[in-house]
Amino acid sequence: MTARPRRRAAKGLAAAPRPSPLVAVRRAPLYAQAEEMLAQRIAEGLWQPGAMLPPEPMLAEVLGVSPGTLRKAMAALERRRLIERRQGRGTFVAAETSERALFHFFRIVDLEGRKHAPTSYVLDCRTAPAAAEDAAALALAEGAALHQVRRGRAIAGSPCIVERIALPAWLFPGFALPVLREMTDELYVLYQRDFGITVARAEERLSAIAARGPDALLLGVAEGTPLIEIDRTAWDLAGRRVERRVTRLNTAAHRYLSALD
Amino acid sequence: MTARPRRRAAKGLAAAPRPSPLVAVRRAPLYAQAEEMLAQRIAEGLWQPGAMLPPEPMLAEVLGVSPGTLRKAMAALERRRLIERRQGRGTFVAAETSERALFHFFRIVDLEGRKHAPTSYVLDCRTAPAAAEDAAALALAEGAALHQVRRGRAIAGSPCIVERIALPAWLFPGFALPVLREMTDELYVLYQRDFGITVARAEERLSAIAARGPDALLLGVAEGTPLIEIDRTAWDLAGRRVERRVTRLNTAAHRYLSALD
DNA sequence: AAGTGGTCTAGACCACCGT
DNA sequence: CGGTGGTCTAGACCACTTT
Repeated sequence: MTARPRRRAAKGLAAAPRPSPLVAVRRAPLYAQAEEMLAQRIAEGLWQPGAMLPPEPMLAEVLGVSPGTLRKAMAALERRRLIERRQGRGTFVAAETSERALFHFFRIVDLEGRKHAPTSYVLDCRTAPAAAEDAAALALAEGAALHQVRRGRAIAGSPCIVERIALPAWLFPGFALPVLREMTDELYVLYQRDFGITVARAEERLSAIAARGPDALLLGVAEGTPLIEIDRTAWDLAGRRVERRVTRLNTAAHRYLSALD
Repeated sequence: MTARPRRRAAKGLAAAPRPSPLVAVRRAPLYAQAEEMLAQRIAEGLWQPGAMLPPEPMLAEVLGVSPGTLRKAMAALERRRLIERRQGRGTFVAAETSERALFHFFRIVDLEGRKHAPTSYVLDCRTAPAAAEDAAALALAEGAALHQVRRGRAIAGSPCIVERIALPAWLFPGFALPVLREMTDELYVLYQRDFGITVARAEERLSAIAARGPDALLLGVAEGTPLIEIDRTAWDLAGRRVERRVTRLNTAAHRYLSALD
């Protein structure tokens, strides 16, 4: 005999708005509510990167949903790369690693399409008021304090990248050269480890420019050589703009790779 | 009393290889087998683009899986954009539309980040043997017949794109100017409608070049102006290379937009 | 052996769409 | 109204990892 399932009191997970019969305000499905609730706890840092989450039956119980519904939420979080599930081990909050950062946030390849980890050298690091353009990109007031880094990067020994990075100072207290010295590559690992900021998403706008002055010198190309300029804005898990990065790439021996699917 | 579920005879969906106890050859999960089987039928054209699929219970029955498992496969196919499910209506094989193509395969935006549908004008259309570079990009023998199109495109009235498109002639029998005339924009809609070829995936490699000769003229820029060159290869549902497209973009008023997440 | 996530099933009921 | 996909639940069993 199949037990009549107790009718869920249409309560939703939190204070979900009651569906009005006349307007089309549909309450989100339970699995979506569970997903967002877990995502928020991760964004808040309730569970630190690398930490193990409670077992699924317990999470289901806490959230008041069935195991199947909870699993649907977990699958979505895994697709969003917020968690990693490993059979027999448990579920863990995703931690940024060089490999992850390289895979997801680095799009530069050699002419054969292969990806290599770049090496970096800092040229300059200071804290200064935001110029209008940086302020706009980071949705800050003009003049807000920004940590600003200039660095060059080389791939397989050949310098092909110069970039300028701007960070809201209030999000990265104590950010300075010494912090950078110990790990100048894969900054996103450093952001997470030292400042608790996980980059979740970024957007890049590309244009073609001509190499000028110091950039031409650093890249070892003639004045006027065409370069790709990549203007990136990055958001953290909570949806805050946390970085603006302007990268200039010499495409003599490298390409910017973009997958469309 | 809960009926003891009849043990599935470990048969898999087709002739799935038996798992050997010593080597790590795991048979794919049922839902993955179902997904691939359905994907293959769609790629083969058993169900045409826009056609309605059989109802889920029937598909589950045909494939010999439970409704829940079938739904998991369908959800994956929907994420891959091979099908579209509409509550109360049914499930349909995804059909290419201008909007879809624009959304998924067009990455060029104006300085405010807005996307506009471009207009196109064909400059040249002929069938000729493949040059080495095109042959390599399309994995064809050098000298294989290619349909080749050159066209300009304008966004919001200003010409900012010139591109060259190469198609394996054997995949597009009868492709010629007249075919193009009736729909010169959103070629992927045409590929699907007139040649049964659905572009499923593409890859773009970007470099910076200097505008030269006719390109500079068409784009209305000075010789040497930096442009972005986009070298795209496109694959169809069956994984065949079906198009190579080399696009040159004037980035004075436009950007190439790339989302990382 | 104990504990974890992974797979698969079965079925009730809801929401939407067309007739 | 009948048919479709969408949500949610419940539970058995499998596979993997650690102790």
